[in-house]
Amino acid sequence: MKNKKDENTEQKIIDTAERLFLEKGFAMTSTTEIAREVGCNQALVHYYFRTKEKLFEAIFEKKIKMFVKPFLESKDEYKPFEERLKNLIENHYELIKANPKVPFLFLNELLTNPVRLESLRKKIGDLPKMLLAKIDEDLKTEIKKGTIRPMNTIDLFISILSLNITIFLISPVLKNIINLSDDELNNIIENRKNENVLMILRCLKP
Amino acid sequence: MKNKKDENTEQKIIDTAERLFLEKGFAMTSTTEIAREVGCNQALVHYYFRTKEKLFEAIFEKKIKMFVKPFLESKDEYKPFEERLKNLIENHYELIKANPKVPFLFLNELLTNPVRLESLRKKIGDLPKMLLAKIDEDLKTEIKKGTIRPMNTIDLFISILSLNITIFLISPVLKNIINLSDDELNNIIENRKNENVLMILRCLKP
DNA sequence: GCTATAATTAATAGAATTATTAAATAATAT
DNA sequence: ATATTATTTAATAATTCTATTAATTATAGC
Repeated sequence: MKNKKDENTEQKIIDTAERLFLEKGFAMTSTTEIAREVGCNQALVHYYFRTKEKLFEAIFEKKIKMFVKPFLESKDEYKPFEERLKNLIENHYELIKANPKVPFLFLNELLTNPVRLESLRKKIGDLPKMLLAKIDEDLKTEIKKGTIRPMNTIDLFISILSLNITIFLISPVLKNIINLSDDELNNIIENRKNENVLMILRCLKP
Repeated sequence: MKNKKDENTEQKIIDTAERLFLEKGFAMTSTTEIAREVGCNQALVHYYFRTKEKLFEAIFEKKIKMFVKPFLESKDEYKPFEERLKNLIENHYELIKANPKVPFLFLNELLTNPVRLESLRKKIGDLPKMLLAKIDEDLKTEIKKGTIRPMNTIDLFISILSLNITIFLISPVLKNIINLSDDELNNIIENRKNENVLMILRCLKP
């Protein structure tokens, strides 16, 4: 019977690599360091994953899926647009809150490594465009009804993304520079979900 | 008389290093690569700057100053709060627009290197706190007057920062994934300044 | 117990990187 | 013209990192 402490070394390598990649990015994390933290020989990392790149990709892809999946499950609730939007923002926010370091990982790796960006594009294809088109439909309908002011879907999308990710991107810096306690930071994070919803809904008003 | 083409090698090294650091970050840029792009011997980079770290710090500090300076010049215009806030947002946006890769540099280096974060904190001290306190005063006055709704200064600050930086952080990814043309992206960027001002001012309303 | 397979390690090749040093070349001043 | 100083290069030490290989130890099946 496997002890929790003595679990699968392969899994331990994945977990440790994930933690380190999230903390310091791909370039700043060495397989040597991963092995050291796991407490195994460095060759073992390569035994299971052949290359550092493949190990990273396994983790990266997992995270991509985690962030794409919720947007595919179109719970086409027959609720008013505003309510659906509110849910979307809140769910997105909670997803990031549960994985606060992922936005930086995405940003860092997609910006510094063109290959990774290209492979992502190939993988997800025009899924983003389709999702945007779907919101666009709703938006146009509402605009015609006059319930919201004229605006581009892409702008709405950027606004939501901006508000939702940035607090998590900057929080370690903020905490240090403004000298925030854990509690203060948590309060801010707790408060921002509502703040973001409020801002988006207000900015839609005609 | 110095030819433009044949300018100062030291300056060429700084310029090239700056470009590469902004593009790929500190870790992914080697002094060998800088030298290759400059067209000089790799030892020359170390001759002028001793270490890669010192070269980076020179550039990093320049960028920090560039982004801190405008907020120190308190043009205490005797204009209404809303107008001053509008100016603040717009100036901040334009500053980033003129240096679109700097936000990522800051984020990347401050998040992946604790030493850099600590040294920044020591350098700027409680300047951020003081600037926040200053806005806080104004804000409290306006809230008392009832011209804006009750809200924390820090939340306002985060909202502005979120809206202003994110488009520049994500634009290379956005361009690729949504398949935007340069013109389309420029339009979005052009439009966002107003969008951001609008959102912030609206969210302040009681 | 014996054998086959899986997991793990030690050793190391090979490449890249930072940094230094000594020598060579160019520029400047006297 | 020569001495002095600044710039540049070639060579290389020292380190780190990825990846591979061969050998060793552990595990499971029969």
